Amino acid sequence: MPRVKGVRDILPDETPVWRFLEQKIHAQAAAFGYREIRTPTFEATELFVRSVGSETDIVNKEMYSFTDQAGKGLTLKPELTAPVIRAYIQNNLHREAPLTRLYYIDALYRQERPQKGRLRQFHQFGAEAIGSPYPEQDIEIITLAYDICSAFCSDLTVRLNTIGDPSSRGTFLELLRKSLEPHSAAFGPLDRRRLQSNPLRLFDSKDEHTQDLLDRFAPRIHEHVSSEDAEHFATVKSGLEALGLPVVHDPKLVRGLDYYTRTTFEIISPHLGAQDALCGGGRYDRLVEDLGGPSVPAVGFAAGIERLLIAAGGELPGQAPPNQVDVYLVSKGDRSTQPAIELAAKLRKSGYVVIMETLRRSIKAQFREANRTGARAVLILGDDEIAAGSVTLKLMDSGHQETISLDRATDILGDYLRPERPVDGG
RNA sequence: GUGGGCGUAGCUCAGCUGGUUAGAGCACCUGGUUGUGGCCCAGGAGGCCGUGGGUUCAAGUCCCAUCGCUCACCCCA
Repeated sequence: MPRVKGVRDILPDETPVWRFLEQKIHAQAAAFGYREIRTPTFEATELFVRSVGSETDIVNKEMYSFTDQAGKGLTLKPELTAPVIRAYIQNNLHREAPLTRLYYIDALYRQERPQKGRLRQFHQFGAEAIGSPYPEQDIEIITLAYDICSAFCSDLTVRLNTIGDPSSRGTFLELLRKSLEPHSAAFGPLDRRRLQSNPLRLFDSKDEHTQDLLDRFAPRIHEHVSSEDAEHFATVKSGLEALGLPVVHDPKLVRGLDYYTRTTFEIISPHLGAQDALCGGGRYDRLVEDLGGPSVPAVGFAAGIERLLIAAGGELPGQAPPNQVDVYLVSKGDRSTQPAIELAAKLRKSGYVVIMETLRRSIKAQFREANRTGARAVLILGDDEIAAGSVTLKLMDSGHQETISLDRATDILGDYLRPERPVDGG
C-alpha cells in the first residue's frame, strides 16, 4: 500500500524537530498574549466559498470536498482564517472582550500538484488579532510572525504592500485594465485571460514580458488608495523599520485570497526555491461581518511549517537533544522475565527512562541494543542474579560494573545518575 | 491539468558504447568472549534493476506504454 500523493510521514527522527518548533511557537505566541484555538478538520464547504472567494484557485480546484450521509457539503480545511473567524463568531468571543488574540498550529489540505515546499497535507501556524483597526495591531502581528520565523531562519525579508479598501478597488481595477488593454496583444495567453478575469493577479506573473509591460504602463495600487489607507500603510511600514525588521515595500505584492484589505505582507527566504514565501498575511476588515459576525476589523498571518523547516536548513538553532535513555534492562533466562518486568516498572516509578528486553536476544545483542539506544546504564538480570537476589549494574561510559542488591537497585542507581524524567507528583 | 528530470539492496549511489553468477559505502544479523556495548576482524542475510510490452542470439543498459517520485508552470504557506 503506497502512501497517497502529496502527503508525508513524519518519522521518529524528525518529530523532535517538530516538537521543538511547536514549543517555540507556543512560547512566542504566549509572550504576545495570544491564546491557542483548535478548530475542526472539516467545515461546511460554504464557509470557504464565501470567505476565500468563489473565483480563487483554492475554491475552484484545490479543495478536498465531499458529501456526508446527510447530504451536507463538507470540505477539509484549506486555510485557517475562515474557520477561526467562524469559531469566533459562533462562540460569541466578541462579547467577552473588544479585542481577541488567537493563534493556532494545524494541518491543512489542498489538492495541488506537489513540489518543493508544497504538499497536499501541510502544516501552518498563524495568528489572528480580531478587533483593532489601528496600525499598531498590524505591526504586532507582523512582528510576531517575524520573531518566530527569524528564530529559525536567516536571510529573511518582509515584503509589504497595501491594497486599500474593497470600495476603492473597483475603480483601480478599471484603471489597471484600461492602461493595459492597448497592449493586450503582447501578453501571453494566460496573462491575457487574467487581464479580463482578475487583473490584479498580473502583478505576480512570472512572465518577464508581462512584468516589463506592468513597469511601463500599469498604475500601482498603493498610489490609488484613500489617504487614510495610505497613512495606515506608512505608519505600519515605519513602525516595522523602527524595530529593525528587514522591510521592503513591494508595490506588486497582491495576495490570492479575496478577503484582504489594506495591509498585505509576506516573509520570504532565498532558500526556498520557486515557493519563496514561508509566511503570508494581512488585514481583513470586512471578513468577520461578511461571515455573519459583528462589524469588527482584523489582521492575521499564516506560516508554512514545512517551508520554515526548509528555509531553516537542517539543524534548528538551540535544538533540544533527543530523549535520553537511563537504563537498558538486560535479562536472560525464563525465571528473569517477570522480575525484569517488575524492576522496570519500579524504576520508571522513580523517574528513570527504562527500556527492557522483549526479544530474548543474546546478552551480546542486548548490549549492542543498549549502546544503540544511548542508555547511560545497563542492569543485568540473569540466572545468577535471580539466585542471589541481586542485579548487575554497568555504567556504559566508564565501563564500571558492580553487583548490587535487587531491593536497593533504585537507591544505588540514584548514586550514579539522576532521573531524566520528573517524577509524578513532584 | 501542462512540461522537464529521475526510478538498481532499508538508505545514499556505482554499473563505460547491450555480453554470461548485479556491485560499493552506511545500516542490519551472526561469530571472534559459557553472561557484556562502542573500535577492529571474519562471515551472513537482503535485489520481480518501478511495472507491462517490444527489438535482439543476449536488455539493469535500446524503443514504446504505464505507474511512481521530483522540480517547474498555474496558485499558494
